[in-house]
Amino acid sequence: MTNYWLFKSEPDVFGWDRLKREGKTEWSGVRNYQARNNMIAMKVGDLGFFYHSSTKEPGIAGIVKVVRAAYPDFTARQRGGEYYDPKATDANPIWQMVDVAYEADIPRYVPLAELRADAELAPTMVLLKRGSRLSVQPVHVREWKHILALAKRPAPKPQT
DNA sequence: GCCAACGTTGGC
DNA sequence: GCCAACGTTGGC
Repeated sequence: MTNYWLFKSEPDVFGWDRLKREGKTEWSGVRNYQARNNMIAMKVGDLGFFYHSSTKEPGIAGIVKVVRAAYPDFTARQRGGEYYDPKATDANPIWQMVDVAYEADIPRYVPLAELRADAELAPTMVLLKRGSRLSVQPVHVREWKHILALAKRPAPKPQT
């Protein structure tokens, strides 16, 4: 059974276009236990939304697939590196990562504001919860399908 | 650039 | 084990 996820990335650092070009990437550098636990729960073949955060118009840019299940995040062991964690050891790597690959484009970019305005998504979606900062989060299958349906419709007229 | 919300750290 | 202080995230 396929599970659904959402991966946040800053387009200035690593955007959808780059993933598409490179085909695949290691989702390393996650240093939050809840996000790590979500990655541990992933299975090969699971799908995820690729979300652009910390940008002018945050939103969902495309679809990725998990192509390698969780394994130790080696960047935690790279002394001097940005993601170095002195507590991580070979015996206890602490942090994990998965590999994700480009899976599909969506018909159009779905901005965060549109997700927020959606009465079906607003009450339940983790992304929309107050103060939510989780960089790797679960998406309910119902939310997944709803968002795909949204993406197939033309963008709504901006509210005035 | 601001700042609310959150997670983590460390003193006690 | 509490909780204040601190650092980070990320929308606006």
